Order: sequence, then structure tokens, then C-alpha cells
Amino acid sequence: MDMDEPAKQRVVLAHSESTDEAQSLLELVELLFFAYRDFVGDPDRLLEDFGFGRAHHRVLHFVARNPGLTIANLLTILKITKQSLNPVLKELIGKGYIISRPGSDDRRQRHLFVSERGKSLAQDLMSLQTRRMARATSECGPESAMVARQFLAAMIEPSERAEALKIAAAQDRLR
Amino acid sequence: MDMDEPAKQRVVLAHSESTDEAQSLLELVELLFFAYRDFVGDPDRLLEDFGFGRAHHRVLHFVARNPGLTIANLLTILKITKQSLNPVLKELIGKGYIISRPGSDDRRQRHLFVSERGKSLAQDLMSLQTRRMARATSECGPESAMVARQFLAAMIEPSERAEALKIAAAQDRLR
DNA sequence: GAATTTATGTCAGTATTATTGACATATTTC
DNA sequence: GAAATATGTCAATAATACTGACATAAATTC
Repeated sequence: MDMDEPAKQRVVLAHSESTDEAQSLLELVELLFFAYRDFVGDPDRLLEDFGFGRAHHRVLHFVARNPGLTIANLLTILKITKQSLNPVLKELIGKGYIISRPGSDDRRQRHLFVSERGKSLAQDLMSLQTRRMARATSECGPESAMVARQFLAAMIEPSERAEALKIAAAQDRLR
Repeated sequence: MDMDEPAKQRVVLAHSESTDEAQSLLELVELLFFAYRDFVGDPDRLLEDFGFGRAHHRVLHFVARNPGLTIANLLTILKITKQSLNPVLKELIGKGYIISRPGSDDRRQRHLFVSERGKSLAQDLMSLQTRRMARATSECGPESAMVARQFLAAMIEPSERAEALKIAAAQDRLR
């Protein structure tokens, strides 16, 4: 590095903005990657025993949390196509984890519910993930969970945030 | 609810533990799902323009952040098999985003580096993700980022945590 | 009441990313 | 020289996603 070229150095600093700040953001990005990897790893192992995958987990989870959900609702939450959902949902219904009922109001719609079996599996999967959250909370202190909650919410796409918060705040019907 | 059956109520409470606590953990689980969905959504759109997928992103990212990484290192970080990595890495090398060099110490090993082109794409992808983190930080306050960092680290599998923190704390070589 | 729209279901073809198992090659270590 | 190690490769398979096309039933609109 040429010591007598201060202009060049200024350019470098301008490009990297505040280095500490940038480094902190980078760390958050990578820690989120690792945290999520382990967060989904727990349920993955249990799901294997049932011949299910992550896609089954997500469907079962949101149906358990939002009984009476329609197909269209579910597709919006999961952001997948009906063609992707179909085989997964069919399998969950076929194996008796989810129950589909035509709507009484609009009979074209299907309202989805978990069976006792589905409720039980959804609970087991959920408890693996809340356990991880509980451990992190106990390590970082109860206030940290509130901050983490706020921070995660702020990461959600603004246009989706209200909807996501509404779902997350759903009365817990799993117990 | 029968007001004169305190015993029953106690049983319910025992099963659900502290309801507020449980509800808070459930919310964290769901918010993490939505946050991560959007977190990976940004880069996905950019990657499409290059004919790359998420797998390419992860490889490019960790090579950019840890120049000289060996294949074995990379497999450990990503927790995938070499057969899964192979086509992705070959494509990144073939298109000139990553450079592979035999180790001078152990010539069986391959040391991976990003090219200028690879560095540039890695930067662009990273900035999409740090931007989201920056937005969340500005919404929740600078202290929140530190708490979020601690909380995410606590979510990582204890046996992996030291390694993950080491990687996340790597000097930023992207700029 | 006929025409259109909507909610769902289904088929076919394809892509990405992952797996296991088997085997090849080069290099290092014992 | 034999064994272990790091990487590369082939084949078969699976899970999860996509687009496009089309079918059906029910609701809505004209």
C-alpha cells in the first residue's frame, strides 16, 4: 500500500462504509444461516421416522395453528403453487394427519384441520423448535427473546409483515 | 369453564407450562420461518439472472469469506456430501467465479478462491442480505442487533457453535 | 338461465438440490 | 510397498419446487 496516496485510501473507506457496522451485519447474516440450519435440523430427524419431509412439516404446522385454513390461504402463507402443495397435502390427508372438509358457506373451498394424530405430530415437531428457542432465551435472558422477536419481525418483507404477525400471534390451538 | 374445579385447571396449566412463555416461543418459531423465507428470497432473484441457485450462493459466499478453503472444509460448513457439491462447484469454476488451486503443502487438497467476477457477485448477494439486516437494525435500534447476534448464536447447536462463530467473525475479505 | 369467474384437483414435463453406493486417481503417511 | 486420505466421478433415486394445460364444481355476473 502506497503511503503517499491518501485519496486512494479514502475511496476504499467510502466503499466499505463503516467497517464495524458492516462487519456486524455480516455476522448476523452468517449466524442466521447457521441458526436456521440447526433450527430445521431437529424436526427433519423426527419427520424421517414418519416418511415425511420439510414440506409436510410446514403444511401440518400451519394447519395445526390455523384450523379451518383454506387451500388458497395455505398457498399464500407458504408461497408455493398448488401443484407443489398437492402431493404433500394428499399424503397428509391419506395418512390421516389432516382432514379436509368442504366449506359450508362456499362449497368450492376446502377447510383443513388436523386430526388427533396430526395434532400430536405437530406438537412434537413444535416442541423441538420451541425447545431450541427456550434454550437460547435462557442463555441470553428473557429480555433477549422480546428483542429477537422484534428483530425477526423487522426482517420480514414489509408488505408481508402484518400478515405474518397475525399468523404468529394466532391463539395457540395446539394444546 | 366450571369455576368449582380448580384441580382440573391446574392440570391444564401443568401441561401447557407457562402459557405466555409458550406463546412467546411459538411466535419466535414462526417469525423465524417468515424472516428466513424473505432473507433468502432477495438473493434468489438475483441468482436467477446468472442461472445459479441457492447452492451456488452458499458455496460462493463461504469461499469469498474464507479464501483458500479446502473442499473438506466447505463440505463441513455446508453439511452436504461431495457428490452434491461437485456439480455446483464445477459450474462456478467453469464459469469463472471460483478458482481452485492444489495446495502447496498437501497437493491432494484443493484451495478455493473467488475470482474478481466471483467476488463481485458475492458482494452483490451479500449486500442484499446485509441491507435487510441493516433495515431491521435501524427499526429496532443498534442494541437490538447485538442481542439478535447473541440470540442467533445461542440457537446454534452447541457442538457447532464455536466453529460457526469463528467463521462469522472472519475478517471481511469481500471488500 | 347462460356465461364467466373462482377454488380446487390433476397430469405431464422439467429443474434444483440433496441422498447412497461404488469406484478411480493422486498423494501422503506409515 | 501398503494403507489411508483428499478429491473426482458415475449411476440411481428422492424431495421439493416450477410452468403449462386442462377438468370440475360451485358461485357470481350479466
